[in-house]
Amino acid sequence: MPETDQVLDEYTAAQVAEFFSAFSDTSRVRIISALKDCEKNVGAIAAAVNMSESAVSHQLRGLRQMRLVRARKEGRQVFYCLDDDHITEIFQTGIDHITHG
Amino acid sequence: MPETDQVLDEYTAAQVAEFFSAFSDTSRVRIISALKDCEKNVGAIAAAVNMSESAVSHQLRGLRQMRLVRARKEGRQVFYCLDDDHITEIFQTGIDHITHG
DNA sequence: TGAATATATGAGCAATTATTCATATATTGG
DNA sequence: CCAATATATGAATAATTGCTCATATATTCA
Repeated sequence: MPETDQVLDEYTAAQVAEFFSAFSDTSRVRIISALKDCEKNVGAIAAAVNMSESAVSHQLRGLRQMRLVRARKEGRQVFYCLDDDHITEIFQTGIDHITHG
Repeated sequence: MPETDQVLDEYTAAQVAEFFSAFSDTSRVRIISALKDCEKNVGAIAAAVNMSESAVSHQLRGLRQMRLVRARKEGRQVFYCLDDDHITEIFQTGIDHITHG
């Protein structure tokens, strides 16, 4: 059946925008890329992306709230990983769009 | 072969971030959704998303610069459409992520 | 040519955002 | 219990962004 020729309602559009905005900042993109293959704790992420642990922690909070990453506490460390394969896939699609045509 | 455990370099990360940022604003998401199935001129887009033509024009400039949309001039009207199927696909993936789990 | 229409653009402003710095909380080992 | 370590958080600030309003450009038609 043909789609109705209507724009996305405000509410859904806002949710979609919020979701994509997770990938819309250089620091967050690098944090996400650091988590692509394996989980890392905050210190390791900060070292990998060369940011302060505080800045990374702030960003991770946002990513957690958007359910892009999951946290696992182990002693005094917190290990983060991408929430699911869907996230990884969308992220990779963006990279592909940039790197290959 | 295994991926090197390295984060995306700043430059590429910035490009990826800029690309995703096209979809990171409610107004832009609605504009893009208005163009999903057919090209529209600026006035029609503005009417569809209920924004001023000026605001739409400003956003379209950004989307043009990021090559998310293409413009086709016809008389005094300018018709916009999404640049290619890849854009449509990525956008749809975001919508799917929100609407179905 | 001159009025009307469609779009684009620049300046200015309000809102949002990403960082830093200081401090708080939680966990471990001595 | 105390010091050390890992992470989180709040306030403040600087930078970015999206809009409006006024104006400019381009095109058509009378």
